[in-house]
Amino acid sequence: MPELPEVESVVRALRERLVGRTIAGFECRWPRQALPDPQEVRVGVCGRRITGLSRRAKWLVAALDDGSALLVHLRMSGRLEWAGGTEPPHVRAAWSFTDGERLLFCDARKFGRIMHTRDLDGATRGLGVEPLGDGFTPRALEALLSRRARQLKPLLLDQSVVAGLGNIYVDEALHRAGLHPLLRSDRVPPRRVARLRNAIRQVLRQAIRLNGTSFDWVYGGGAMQGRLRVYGRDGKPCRTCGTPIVAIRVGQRGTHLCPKCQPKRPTA
DNA sequence: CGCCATGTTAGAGG
DNA sequence: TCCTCTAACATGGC
Repeated sequence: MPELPEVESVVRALRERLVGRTIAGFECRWPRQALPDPQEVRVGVCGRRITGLSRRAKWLVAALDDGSALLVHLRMSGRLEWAGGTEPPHVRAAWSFTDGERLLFCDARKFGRIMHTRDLDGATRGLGVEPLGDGFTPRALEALLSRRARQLKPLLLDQSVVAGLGNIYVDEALHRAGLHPLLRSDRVPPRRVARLRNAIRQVLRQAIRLNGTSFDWVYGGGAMQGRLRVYGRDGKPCRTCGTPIVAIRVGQRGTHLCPKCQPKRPTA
């Protein structure tokens, strides 16, 4: 379920203990989750030392000492945790290290993916701009929005356009920008584009600072759930104007908005 | 039982 | 070609 802030929080939490270790083994209990397949991943990672841990969009990226990379996508319910004591539920894969440590990949729904590649650039080529990166300027977002005529929310969820946003933070960013999720992307007033860009970065930064959003068994330790303004708050008063938050369906995703702060026809 | 779920993709139809 | 919607993946909580 993690989006960019949750993945970033996982990266930061794992980095110190993971980087520098050498992988001794890889076990995969649900073969479809390993790309291209479990054996290729095993051959690719065994014997390799992890030289760095970073994030690209919602992918965790472990750099290996031969220039290849191990990528993990948590999708809806994936988790990474160190082994110790009794084994947690839903362990789908595990890496063992030369010092005896074990890192577990747990994933109730089995949507997560583990990939080994010698071509990181190629593997991530289809991803759009990093919303916290230097390339995410108001002009860049303006170009992305005006080139298309799509509903604003599905466009922002499209990982090939902006990489890392998910259902929570799109709703939150749109509320902070005062934009309706169904508004056509090429009809966003120019001044609102800059506000949207700033809203996206601000909400992502705040969420990272609070270690992400926790609201069920999947992801713990975050504190952003207490700061959400619309997501999961339907029926509750808008924290800006008091109007009840409304839930609608947009592109098959639950969508939350304030009808007053986010009018269908923005003023300017 | 039915509906919902922090994600992504393939395919159909307009 | 672009856009939208459905189904699918697979499981658990309410």
